[in-house]
Amino acid sequence: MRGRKKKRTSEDLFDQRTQQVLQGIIDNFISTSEPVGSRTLSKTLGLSLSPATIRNIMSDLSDQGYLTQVHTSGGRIPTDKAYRFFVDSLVVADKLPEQLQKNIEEISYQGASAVQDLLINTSHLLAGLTKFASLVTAPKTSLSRLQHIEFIKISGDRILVILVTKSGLIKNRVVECQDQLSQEFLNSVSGFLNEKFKDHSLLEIRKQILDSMVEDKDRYNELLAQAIRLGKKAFELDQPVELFIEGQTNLLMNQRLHEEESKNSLISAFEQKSAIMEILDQTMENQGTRIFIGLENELSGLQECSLITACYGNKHNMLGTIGVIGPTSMDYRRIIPVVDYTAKIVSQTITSQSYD
Amino acid sequence: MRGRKKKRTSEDLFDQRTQQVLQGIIDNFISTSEPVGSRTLSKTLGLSLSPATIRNIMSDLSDQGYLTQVHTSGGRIPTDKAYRFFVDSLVVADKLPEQLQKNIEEISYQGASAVQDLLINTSHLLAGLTKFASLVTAPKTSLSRLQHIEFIKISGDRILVILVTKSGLIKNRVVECQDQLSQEFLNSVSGFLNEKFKDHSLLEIRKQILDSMVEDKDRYNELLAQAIRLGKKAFELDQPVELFIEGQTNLLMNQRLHEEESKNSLISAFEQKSAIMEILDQTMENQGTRIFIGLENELSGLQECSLITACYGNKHNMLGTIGVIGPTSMDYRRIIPVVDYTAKIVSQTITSQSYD
DNA sequence: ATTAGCACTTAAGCCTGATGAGTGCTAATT
DNA sequence: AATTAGCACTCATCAGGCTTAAGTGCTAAT
Repeated sequence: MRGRKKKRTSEDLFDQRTQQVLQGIIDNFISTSEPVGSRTLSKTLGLSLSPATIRNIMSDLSDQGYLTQVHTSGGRIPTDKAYRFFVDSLVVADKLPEQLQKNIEEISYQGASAVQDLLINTSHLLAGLTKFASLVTAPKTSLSRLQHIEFIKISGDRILVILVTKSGLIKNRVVECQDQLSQEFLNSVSGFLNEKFKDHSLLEIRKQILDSMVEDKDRYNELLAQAIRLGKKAFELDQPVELFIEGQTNLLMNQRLHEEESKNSLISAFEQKSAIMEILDQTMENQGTRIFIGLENELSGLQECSLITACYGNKHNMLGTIGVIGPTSMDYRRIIPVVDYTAKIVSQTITSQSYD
Repeated sequence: MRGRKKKRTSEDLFDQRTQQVLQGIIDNFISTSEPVGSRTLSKTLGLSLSPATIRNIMSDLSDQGYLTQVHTSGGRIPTDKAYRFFVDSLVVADKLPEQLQKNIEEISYQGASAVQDLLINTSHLLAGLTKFASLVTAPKTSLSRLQHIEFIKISGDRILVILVTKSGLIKNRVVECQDQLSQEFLNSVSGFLNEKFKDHSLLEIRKQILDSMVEDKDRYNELLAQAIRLGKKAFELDQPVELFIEGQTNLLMNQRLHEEESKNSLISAFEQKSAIMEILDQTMENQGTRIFIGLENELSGLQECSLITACYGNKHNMLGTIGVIGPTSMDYRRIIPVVDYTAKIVSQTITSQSYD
């Protein structure tokens, strides 16, 4: 009973011709963003097949969920499933044109003396090259390890805290302090903290400082007490969201997203920065480029878009993620390598700038 | 010959009733963004005037360039000139609702320990409150005066330069340096620079350093030589554009800007950051709120919008500008006080954070 | 000076029919 | 058994025609 008939419907590995037709439809739709019909396809496709034959194939593809019709007549468009198939069958990404490679490599020059600048450049670049929206997350401050801390007295009661992490992040924070502390004293405090905590993660340091508040509360020692007090302020959690988004306007102006409603939900998706962060953080679990097509996106506003991400890091571990959000009918063959190569360059640059 | 007839056409100070009609049309259009006709106005307006009379008045107003018609029938809409009149006749701005005042005051809390954070908060706030696009310029680094400079050695050949200005700006820059310099030596260099240049503007300092390169090139002195070398790198011009823009998407989604073309030119206007900077810089010449309506804007993409600006600063001088870009038919009565009060709060906060 | 009345204008909504691109099915062809 | 031609059918899009509603300008009456 099952054997014969199911063979066709249940397995997704269809014959080569069917595959070529699907390929053709996707290609066509990606470049024109018009529904494609059997006639057109018969002409466009290299295979000499009559429209009728193609109709049959298309019908099969519809049954299997690779195509839908916007209206009864009027051609078919690929579904998310089709894009997924298409993307999965792109075994090896296209080689990037040299000019593009050069463009990307420039992000590490333009005054990117600090990691933050590099990331801003990157988000700029991605938005510009793809004409979509770009996402870039900064390395998690609290997971970074301490390279250096310094206190600078800048006025009577204000102290500038500078925190440099191994990953190359530089953080400033101004804290107020009632006690009049001399710069010399601050130097010994920072000396103490540097010695004690160098190479520890900020998270860990914060924990230890909170602990030692209890532990050491008896045997008072001025230096220690102030070190703990200042350290507590210095290592306070900072804003959890460090996400650069650029090119939202690109996306809104994109021809392929015309429905007012989907634009609005896209905007509100962008406003949920912490939700986006979470998604991007998850991509760091396994290295390499990841692609989320349409409904595969958890965030509802993005379900008419595709998200392409890649993470960057140094030899030891992944630090952050870069990504692009565009219409599901984007030109994956072009976009994927761009994201890929950009992540590679960011990794290289960051490695050369970090202090491990 | 001239006397009689011209009296009406040449002078713009029309009688009270005419003014009330114009007022009514503007109010109506601001709240509905539909062209307003004589019938509607006759009902809306308190004055018991028949539509016919109002038609006559409207006709006069059209002749004088205060109203136009989108099409022959279908009501009239105010011109830029009408808005200008309207805005000018707003002698005193509305009082801000208390809730709004509180919202605005919050910008100085949310972790705005540094001036940059304050400005980012501000641009966020303005975009959120107005639902338009917000502009905020940072104080010009090169005009700020030096409060403190510090060098921190963070690895063999990398030195972190920290620059704090009197206006409260904090700038980081990483410079590379071939010579192996000890932290102690760096401390004496920064001590030297601090002493010599405190309270000088960065522009001036840069100039002096470049000069002294010549002047002092004979009598070599290690400290001096390195101070000049490092100082040169530290005080290099940084990116001239320090402009925060937010809420572009608000503006693009705004119902009142529907023409695809005007959206596109708006986007390209936003991309000319340096042109925007220039306009904003000009507003600093004379203090107070300034309003540019429609074609009064020099930047072509903004000619269907109005720009409202106000500058902030401390007691000595103006430091930067904040502003809002919205449709010409925005609710000026609401927006102007928001911009105004925000500038006031920014000024206060910055004054309390700066070191004069 | 104000207003009523009237002819005129025009965008928008609605119906209509024609067009064209596309489909599914069946029967003929290879 | 696979492919194709033929055909009836579907449906979005467009243009034309018609109506409606809101508005205008002008003139004559108040």
